Amino acid sequence: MQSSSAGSSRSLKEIKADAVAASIAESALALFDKKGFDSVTVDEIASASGISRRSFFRYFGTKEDVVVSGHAAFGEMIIEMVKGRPQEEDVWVSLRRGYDVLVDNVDRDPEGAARTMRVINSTASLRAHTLEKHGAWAVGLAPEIARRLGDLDARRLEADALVHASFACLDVALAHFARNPKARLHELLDAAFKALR
Amino acid sequence: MQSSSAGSSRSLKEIKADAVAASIAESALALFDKKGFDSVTVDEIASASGISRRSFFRYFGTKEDVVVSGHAAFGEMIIEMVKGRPQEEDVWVSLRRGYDVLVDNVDRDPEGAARTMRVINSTASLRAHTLEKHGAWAVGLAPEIARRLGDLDARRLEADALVHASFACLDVALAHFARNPKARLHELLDAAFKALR
DNA sequence: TCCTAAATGGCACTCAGTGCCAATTCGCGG
DNA sequence: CCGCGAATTGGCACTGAGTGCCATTTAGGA
Repeated sequence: MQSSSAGSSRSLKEIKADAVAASIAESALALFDKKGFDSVTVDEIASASGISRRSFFRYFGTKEDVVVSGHAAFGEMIIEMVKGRPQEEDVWVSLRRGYDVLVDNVDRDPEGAARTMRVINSTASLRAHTLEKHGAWAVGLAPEIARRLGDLDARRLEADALVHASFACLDVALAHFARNPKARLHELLDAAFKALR
Repeated sequence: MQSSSAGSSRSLKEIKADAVAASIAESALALFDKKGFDSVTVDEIASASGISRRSFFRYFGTKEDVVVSGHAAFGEMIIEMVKGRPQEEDVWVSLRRGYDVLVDNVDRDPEGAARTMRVINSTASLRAHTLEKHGAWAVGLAPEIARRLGDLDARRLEADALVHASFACLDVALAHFARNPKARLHELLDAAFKALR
């Protein structure tokens, strides 16, 4: 999927490599969705993608990465979005706005997003991995929130609680969305955020 | 560790098995704390415990279970505690009181709890596993909270958000406790809960 | 003491993940 | 169009977690 950070020159090699990775991910996701993540072996994915097992692990460090690595860039994007919000804005609102980058992405391809969520939510290790990734994003986000709260050490815990709770809202909203893809994610998120205020 | 559910007769066998498991866990935790979870093999744990590799997997289904399975019972205990709170009590307060069973357990052996938290917090897969377990507990807890909120379907998301956010507070408080074991966990938890109200 | 059932250990297997090296492919200058 | 060098790929062998199967040992009760 997309992963541009320096928006200028992508060598032909990189473009091709990304295309191959996307193609592998597509085959793999389809298999996962049909048979379940755990009962698909890397060998299966490799032969379904027309590559060797060894090459699979060059494109994706782990089997889980096929499902998860596409979202890696969102952490930074959410943090940047929150940093760009007005300083005097209520931090809870700023956090909510940060997740708009995710909402927009889901809205761009609801069926694909729903399939990915289906795979993640039906596999304990993937749920765990996703939660832990959100925790890592939260660590990156907390200093910004702490700064707005006054940056006293006493506010550190408060900032952590707010940030992690906001990710809890995101996870809840995404879980509801996965069970009912015709719901609008942004409305679910708004409702979850409202519940804590 | 303790795992009594039917509070009556524990056969001698079971008592002995629990003791063996506790002894294995002690050796393993010491190794994990010294060398890091990932660089300790099951073979090492087995020989350090004077058992075979195969027997290790009879006591613990996975290497992670050595660290994590001791807390399995707390999920049910937290749910029972919350169910036992007065019906008219504010749900946020009821949730906070539920975690007292964890706080009490930590207070009973602060050094041991800190060591376990150290091991968990320094290993991504264990952090992930713990988060996912809390998520599973949240699923068990949500119906009770939804019931108190009026049980309308519209309240389902709200209940989920509250429950998951309360676990986020718990995780934040535990993380702070792991970094600073001289802090009082119940105060950290109170502060985290207060931050969301 | 003996007999049975559970606990244990050993072995071989699957699968994820990794290091190493040989073969292949591909871009590029001549 | 040819060939050179670098990057990509694939094969192979290895480690480590986890599991099924079976033989052996242990331990408890008649």
